[in-house]
Amino acid sequence: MSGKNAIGRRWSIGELAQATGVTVRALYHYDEIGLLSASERTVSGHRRYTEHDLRRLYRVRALRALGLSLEEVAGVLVNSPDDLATMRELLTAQLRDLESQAERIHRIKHRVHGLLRQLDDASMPDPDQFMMTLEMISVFETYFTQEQRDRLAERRAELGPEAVEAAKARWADLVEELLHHVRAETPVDDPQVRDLVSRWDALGSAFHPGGQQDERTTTTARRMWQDNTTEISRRLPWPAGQMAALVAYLERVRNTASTNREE
Amino acid sequence: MSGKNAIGRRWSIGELAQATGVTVRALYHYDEIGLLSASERTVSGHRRYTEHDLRRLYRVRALRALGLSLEEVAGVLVNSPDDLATMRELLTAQLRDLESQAERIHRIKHRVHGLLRQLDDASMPDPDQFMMTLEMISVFETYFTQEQRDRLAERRAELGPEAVEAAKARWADLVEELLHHVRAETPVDDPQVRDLVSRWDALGSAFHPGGQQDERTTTTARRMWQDNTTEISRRLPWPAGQMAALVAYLERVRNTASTNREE
DNA sequence: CCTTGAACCTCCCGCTACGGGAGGTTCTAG
DNA sequence: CTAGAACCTCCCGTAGCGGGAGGTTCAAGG
Repeated sequence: MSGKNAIGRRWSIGELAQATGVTVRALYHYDEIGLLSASERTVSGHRRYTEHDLRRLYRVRALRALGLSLEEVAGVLVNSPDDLATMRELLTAQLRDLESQAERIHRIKHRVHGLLRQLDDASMPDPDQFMMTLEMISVFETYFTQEQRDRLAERRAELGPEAVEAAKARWADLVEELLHHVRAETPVDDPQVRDLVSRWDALGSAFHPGGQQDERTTTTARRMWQDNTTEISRRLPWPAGQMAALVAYLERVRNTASTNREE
Repeated sequence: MSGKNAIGRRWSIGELAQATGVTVRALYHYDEIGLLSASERTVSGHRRYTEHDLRRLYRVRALRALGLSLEEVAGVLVNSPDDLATMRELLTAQLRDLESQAERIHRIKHRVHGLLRQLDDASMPDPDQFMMTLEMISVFETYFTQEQRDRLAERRAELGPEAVEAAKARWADLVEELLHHVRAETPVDDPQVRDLVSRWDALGSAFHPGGQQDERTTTTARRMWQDNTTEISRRLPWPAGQMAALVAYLERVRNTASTNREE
């Protein structure tokens, strides 16, 4: 009654593949990289796998299924007869890695979901509009780090959607008023203009989380504005040229103000 | 005041890389595969990217950040001037893909967590013991499909841990009793033996979800037992030879029983 | 004993999305 | 005019195999 489980049982590469559910090609590969070689060969060169090999293959498969690389698997299988500490370190690291992957996937899912909602919401909006949304996402990601974006999103969530809409409306008013001054070439040290600009900045700051990083985030936002005025203007109801002039005007006002303060 | 945002602005490959946060090498690559080529070249052959190219690159980056392949990105950027339907299909498919990835990650996390608990629990258990756990995971995955494993896990959760322990204890008793009969060479049609075997099978069935697949799962489990008696025995307190004999004995009892019924 | 089809052998090219280097040309600031 | 930075093209490498070419060996049947 010692059929399939006899101690001296040998497997050909095809039989081993069948028994463990890996492909023959994968076994060749494991042999090539020295992860798992047949302990014996027939005189003609055919691989004969022993039960020891079978067990090793099972371990390889199990560790692979945890998302480890073949190199990592080889590493722990070399040391691990008595080295479970290495194993634990590896698994701990792997767990951390999996968690960051899960987080990433979660974020992407959230974003894809949002884009799909935009596509369905307006029932096929303007393709250009959608493309510009994509571009702005990219611009945003280029200028802000992951954590900055996280904090900004958090802040928006805190404020709530209606507060965000209200801010947009107030901001639109500010744009109109300031464009008026730009056209009128109001001097940059005009107190009324200064007041408008400080309200503009306050409005922006409301979306930045307070704290030390606030400064960096604000600076970054301003730089993004200056570098990409044409891009951003495309999504706004005012012509790019006017917005560019406005941004330059803002900058002049701010510089004058700080110069005055310093003196 | 038309500095960085002038319409006719051109970017060298290095400038474009800097502006968008991609590497120069990646831009060469995008050019090679025809995803994004500079619209112009200088007489000496240096790439000059236009604003159109810049915008395209932003789109590429945004879509890449959603986890799409360069080929998929190229696909939607070719059609999509007026084809948001394709875009929506792609994003929908991507969402599904992300969900299955998240599920997979979740499962692996769960398993790694379990293994780490085993490592910490017994504070460095027998390395061999741990390796055998790995092997059994692999054997299990080889024989059962994902959904079968899911259902088995679900069933175990339903029963609760103490019920599982109780079943193990009862099962150990059955093993002892049956081994006794094996040694005594009790005939396979002995009513007492039959009773033991039917209790054995009932115990196993309790862990299989009811329904049509029950049969398949049970058959698979039995096949796994027969193919891997030595492997499995390593984790049990009885010698492999005895377990092999027991399994063979079980099989004979079952065959006899069914033969009798058929006649 | 011979044949035939399946299984096996080794070598090699392919995939993704670039990284990095070699070896040469061109740009740009001083 | 010169030096160093930036740019050009070509090529090899990655991880984990898939798949094929072209040849040898095995196992079963006639």
